Amino acid sequence: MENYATIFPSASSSSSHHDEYISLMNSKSSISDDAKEELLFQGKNKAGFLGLMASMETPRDIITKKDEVIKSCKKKIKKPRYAFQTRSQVDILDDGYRWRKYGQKAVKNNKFPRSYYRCTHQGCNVKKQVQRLSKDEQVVVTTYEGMHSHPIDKSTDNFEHILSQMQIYTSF
DNA sequence: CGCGTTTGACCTGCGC
DNA sequence: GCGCAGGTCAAACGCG
Repeated sequence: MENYATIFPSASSSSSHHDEYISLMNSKSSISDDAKEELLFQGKNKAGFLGLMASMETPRDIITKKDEVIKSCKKKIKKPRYAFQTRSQVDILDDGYRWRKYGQKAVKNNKFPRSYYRCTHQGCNVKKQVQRLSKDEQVVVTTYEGMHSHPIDKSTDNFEHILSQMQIYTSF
């Protein structure tokens, strides 16, 4: 977990990955339709990253009972999600939060499995999926769902750089 | 012992 | 209704 290739040149420390980049909404990518939809939604609204964060509150945050969750799913409440692609040799982007893996599934038309993570912070329902593209195995798609309601668990000096870079990349 | 990962089973939605 | 695909659960396991 310590030696990972970061997605931002300014934050890369251990090795030289100069070809790493972040890109939002690559229309020819094979990411999930839901993720595409969210990205399209973001594109339409020309929202920056922080704007997205602010709009990420989900009714599910306050729902704890399983049957209520099921009910909410039946009502087709779409949970806000946002995804981005990174070119990296590792799957896990250490964003400063602590994640626990709770599942892994083989994805159709993709030789790489998709991993499911949940934030381990008490009361924090944020989830993320990490998936590598089979057509370009250098590309990792990370889909976040929900919004952290707590500070970052790990003190990461680089994280501020990451956030500022995200704003740069997503505000066009 | 506590925490995180692995993995097969289970559940749900959707298309036919 | 059936089968498939995606998403989640939870027991077993590994590791520090």
